[in-house]
Parts: sequence; structure tokens; C-alpha cells
Amino acid sequence: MSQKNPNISVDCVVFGFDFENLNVLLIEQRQDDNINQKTRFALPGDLVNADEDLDSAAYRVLKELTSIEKIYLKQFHAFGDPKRLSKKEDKFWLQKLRTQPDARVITVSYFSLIKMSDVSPKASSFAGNTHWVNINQIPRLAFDHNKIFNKALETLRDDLEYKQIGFELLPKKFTLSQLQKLHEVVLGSKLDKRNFRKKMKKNDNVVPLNEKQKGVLHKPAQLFKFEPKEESEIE
Amino acid sequence: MSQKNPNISVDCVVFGFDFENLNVLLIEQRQDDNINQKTRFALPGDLVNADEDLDSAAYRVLKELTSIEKIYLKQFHAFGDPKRLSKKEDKFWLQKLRTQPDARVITVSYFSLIKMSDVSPKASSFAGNTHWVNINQIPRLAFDHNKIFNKALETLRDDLEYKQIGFELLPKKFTLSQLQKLHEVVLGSKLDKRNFRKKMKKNDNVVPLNEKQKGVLHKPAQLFKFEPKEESEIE
DNA sequence: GCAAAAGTGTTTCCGATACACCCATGA
DNA sequence: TCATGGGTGTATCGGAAACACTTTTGC
Repeated sequence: MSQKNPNISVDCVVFGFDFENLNVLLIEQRQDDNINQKTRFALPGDLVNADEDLDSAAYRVLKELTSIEKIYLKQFHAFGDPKRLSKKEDKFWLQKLRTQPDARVITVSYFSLIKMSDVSPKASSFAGNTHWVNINQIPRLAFDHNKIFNKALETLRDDLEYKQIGFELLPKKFTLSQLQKLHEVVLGSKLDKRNFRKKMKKNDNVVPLNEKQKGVLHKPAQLFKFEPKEESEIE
Repeated sequence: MSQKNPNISVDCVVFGFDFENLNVLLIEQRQDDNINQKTRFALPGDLVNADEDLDSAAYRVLKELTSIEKIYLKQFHAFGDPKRLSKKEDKFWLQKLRTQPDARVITVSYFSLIKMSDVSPKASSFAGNTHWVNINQIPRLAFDHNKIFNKALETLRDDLEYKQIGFELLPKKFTLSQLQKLHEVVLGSKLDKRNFRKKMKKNDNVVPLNEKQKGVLHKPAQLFKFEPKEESEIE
């Protein structure tokens, strides 16, 4: 294993969509490593290697935990409260697992969008089980991870509006209703079907396929794919 | 002096407006500390103290350098390329001034908006002279500071549009033309006078004073102040 | 009276919103 | 034939953009 920098970590807020809810990937910390033998949940994260770029570290953590290549990964904030790891439960855990449990650690946080279908549900060898948890049912997390999660969600909401993101959460072929549902659960509000479709029709990156849904018990929907156009003229 | 964490720094991109141009505060590194005795410029920044919050560190650096209290300060990105300090010139400088010149340092960057009139032009005791430099004439800076500056400017532009910022760059009493000029130099484009004024008239935070410009050789302009309303109803 | 910036309204265009009914399929 | 989601158009509102002339002051 590479040498780690004891003062710098990355944490990833990994979002996935299951056609019904927006979920976040949480890691289960083993009971044995926790005070009172209580299971706790945390965001996936790790110390950064001594010679590793921050972005690379985020990719690595993501891959180690989900074994998939990232699609969308964005740094959104650094958290550096000197007391962010100093709750009793947190210290206990760090003493079990870190070589320098008392080091001051700042964490650089990323959020990532992932097709849930692509993620292997298998836990990685060295970390605990992973769980997809509905964003409205996040339990109390280890460390300052609730704070990090909240900021990630806020950033995702902001970015969804004016950037071409969100498609990473859907399969290659999707219906407009699925896309709309995704927007609704991210934004936490209902959208008008006709207006939503009008807007998407104007979006050149959403292209219709010569293909329809099959085996559904209602009128089969047109399928679409997301195909980002290279932005010409912009250097 | 407090103990410093050798791996974590903050850098500040301090913007000021002189009614003509948007400027950035740069620190002159002393010739003696540089290879070839060349003067170089850098953004104000410093290692974070061992027990210091990131935001506090940014405030501290800012105060040490400009001796004023911050008005607007925002974290915008962390930079952590492991090679970000490894150019020959950079290593030379670090060896002169840092106790652990080879440590890997990630930096958390902030941008700050400041009334130029409030800043004492005096250099701080331990750092080099400070200079206000037009954002269109930024020289090659030390380390990865050009990259940091560019990202700061981009963030400022984004934020100016949809947040109540920018007023921190003007004196307490200002004219609409001054405010417009500020927006123009930040955005890098001309704005329509009538449309700009219409928009500002709808902004409750920009309130007219019973006072006009004096001693100008043209029709004196109405003065305004910025008075942020507390956002009621929003918790 | 002239130079220099302040100040002012109307029209046009476009995107955002609100809203209700028929259609294709599998069971 | 029915249940289920798919699919469609129009009218209204409000903000953004384009555009040119008169006013007040100091000199």
C-alpha cells in the first residue's frame, strides 16, 4: 500500500437513482470497530496517498468501493474544522483503524453520479458493506458526514439546473418520464409533464432513438439517449 | 507563532475595484528569496495552523496582509496536484522560507472582495510589498497561482449574477454608474444603462439616499447604499 | 454654450408557467 | 373494456434585450 498523507482525505458522496428515489452510497462501519458495538454509517472516503492528486484519490476511492469507472465526479468543498473528528465515537473508530488516529485531517469532498445498475453490490475486501440509502432517510453518520452530504445535495441541485448532468444516473436508453422523475427527486418537487418535455425537446443533447419500450402494460414510451455535443467555438 | 500544519495552506484571491478596473492583490516575493534574484508575484497565502479552521485561516491571512476585516470571503476550490510546488523556482523559494520545504501541500483557496480604499497600502512586516494588479495584466505567478486566480475569477463571475455580491467592492455610497462599471469589468462586457438601472430599481437591497454627488463636472448623480434585508421566512 | 455623464420608456422576444384530453398497450 | 402511463398545444406572464434623446452641472 502506498504511503498516506495523514492530514488529507477525500470523501465521496455517490448518488444513484433507482427510477423511484435518489439514493446515496453509504459504507457500514463494522460493529467491532465502533464504540458500544454499534453499527454506524459513513460516506466512502480515505486518506490521500502521499503523491496522489486529489482528483485521482477520489477516483481511486470510488473505484475501490464500487469497482466502476466514474462518470461524473466533482469536487465541491473542503471541510477543515479542527474538531471534525473529535467526537468520542469518531476517535474510538480512528484509533482502531488509523496509524495516526489523532492527526488533524481536512477532507476534500466530491460528489459522483452513478448508474445504480452498474454498481456491483459486493462490498470491497477491506471496507464494510455498502448500502444505497434514500436521501430522505439518511441516518446520523460518522464524523461530519451529514454536513458533507447536505452540501453535496445542495450542489447537485444547483448544478442540475444549469449544467448537462443527471444523465449519468440513468441507463443509456431512457424515457422522458424517467428523466423527469429523476429531476423531480433531485429537486424535491413536482414538474409539469408538458413543460418538461418541451424543454427537453429543445435540448440537442437528448436525442430520440428509433426504439420503444417493450413489455410494459401501457402505451410504450419513446426511448432517448444522451449524446453530449462537443461545444464548438469555445476554447 | 502557532504550530503550522505542513501539508495544508490557504490562498486568497483578493479583488478590489478602483472605479476603472478590477484588480487583484498580489504579494511581491523578495528578490533575495528567489532564484536568479528575480522578483516574483504570488497570491497571499500561508500554511494553516495546527488547530485552526480553514475559514479562520483565510481570515487571518487576509488580516495579516491587508489589516482589514473581511467583508466577503468564500472558499471556492482546493488544489492538490502533488507537483504544484515542484518547479525549480518554487522549490528554491520554499527552501528559503519553509521549515519543511519538501512537504506536499494542498491549498484551499478563497476569494475575497474588498474596498480598495480600506486597504492600507503598507506591506506587512514579514511579507513583501503588496500590489494591486489589473486582472487583465496578471504576470506569471509563483506556484500554481495563475490557475488559482483563473478559477477565482470564474467563480466571482458566476456568483455576481445570482448572488448579492459585488457591493463589497464599492464605497458605502455609490452611484449606479459605478455599480454598472463594476459589473462590466467583472463580467468583461458592456451592459445597457437603462436595462441595468431597471434591474437595480427592482433590487430592494439597493436603496437611494437623499444625497447627490458633488464637485463633478457634469450632472451630479444620485447616491445609493447597499442594505441587505434579512431574508425572513428562510431558516 | 459646450462638454460630460445622468437619467428616463417603450417595444420586442423568449423562456417559464398553467392547464386537460386522447392514445397505445397488456391483461 | 379497462387500467396504466404516454403523449400533445395554446394562452398568459414576466424578465431580458434593444434602442435615443433630454437634463443638469462646471467650466
